Amino acid sequence: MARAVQKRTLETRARLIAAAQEVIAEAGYEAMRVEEVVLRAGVAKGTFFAHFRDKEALLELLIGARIDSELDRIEALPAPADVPAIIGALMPLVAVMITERYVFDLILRHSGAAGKAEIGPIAQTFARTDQVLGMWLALGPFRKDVTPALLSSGVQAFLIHVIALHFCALHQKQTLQEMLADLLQAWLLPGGTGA
Amino acid sequence: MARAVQKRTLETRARLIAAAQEVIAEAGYEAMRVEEVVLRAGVAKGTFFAHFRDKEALLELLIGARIDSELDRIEALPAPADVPAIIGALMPLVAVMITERYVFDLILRHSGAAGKAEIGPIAQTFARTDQVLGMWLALGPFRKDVTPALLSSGVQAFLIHVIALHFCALHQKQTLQEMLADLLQAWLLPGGTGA
DNA sequence: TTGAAAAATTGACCGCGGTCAATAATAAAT
DNA sequence: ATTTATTATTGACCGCGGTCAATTTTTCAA
Repeated sequence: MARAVQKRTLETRARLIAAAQEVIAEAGYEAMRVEEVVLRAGVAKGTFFAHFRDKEALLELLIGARIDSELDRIEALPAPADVPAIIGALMPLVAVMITERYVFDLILRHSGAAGKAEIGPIAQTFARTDQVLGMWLALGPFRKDVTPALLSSGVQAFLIHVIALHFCALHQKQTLQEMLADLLQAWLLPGGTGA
Repeated sequence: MARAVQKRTLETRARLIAAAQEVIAEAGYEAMRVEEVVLRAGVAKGTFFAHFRDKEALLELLIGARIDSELDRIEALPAPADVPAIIGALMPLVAVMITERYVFDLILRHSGAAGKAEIGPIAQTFARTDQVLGMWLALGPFRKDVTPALLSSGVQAFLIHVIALHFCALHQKQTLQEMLADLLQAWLLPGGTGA
């Protein structure tokens, strides 16, 4: 039978997380250095890796939490009446994902539970996004000829797509919102009132 | 006035590329080490970086070339009659992109010309995919209520999406093809003959 | 042919993520 | 209180991508 976690362990872990958040607040996610974090937390380098599999595991945790809080918000929203309502609801989530190019890349890299290991925090938010969007979109006045699951899957694909274009040197004719609006209109309301 | 490129330079570059391809053929893209490449090419480490900005610049070159040859093939294809025809045409391209998880991540990371620098080889293939698909899809019997550009943009988004799902520990109920078929059917022929 | 500018190559060196055998701190058993 | 088993922490060390001042090779003009 496994022993209970030591209080010391929790403190160390909390100090590491706090130190990381401090560094990130000052210099951004990409600039975070494990050596800087352990220095501020007052522990040895090895301790970091006793608490987190690797550097990205900690970043996943922090970023995953931010995404989850956005999903909490979306989940509590009333039924969307149209595409602009959807975009309004999704933009804060987009804002989190585009805080840094590095963050977006990291999210993509972990969106599918790399390798065989357990499902990481970010992969979980992706699965949850699928569910939340599925439920939420089903409430709105959108096409019914396809399953809600397929509908939300498509929305997720477009979300990633427009963010990728946002970071692209080409494709600067339209804003992220405009591009997303066009895609969602065509996806959710084919042959509908939209342009 | 700049001097002409030395023959020696071209030879060195060719040897580096050949050595890299050799290593990749043996151990895969992710396992490629710059030190191994320069060893086989018989040059010093610094020489590598005199020829390529960084390790990924060389990988971009090699992968970009493979993608481009797939686009050449697609470009020469007759008009697609239906969704299965599209999938048949796209699967070899997908096959290139899923050779390794690492390759897919690298492709995504460079799909949008990271930073301000010039458009890299992979970013170019993405722009080209957009064009090629736009032209090609416009030849087929698909929805005409949206622009060909929007249509191909959506197809590209779905392509990336299903590959991401392919690498996902979750979502293993459907194969990549099935998922892509459902999405494309709903996207290209809304309310059409498909399920 | 020779001298000098330009270009290519070299390899010691650095930064940083990650490892691991040794050590210290803690909890349970006697 | 003392021993023992477990867990947490340490820091020297490694691998590998990338840098840069010094050196060699090439080109071209006089």
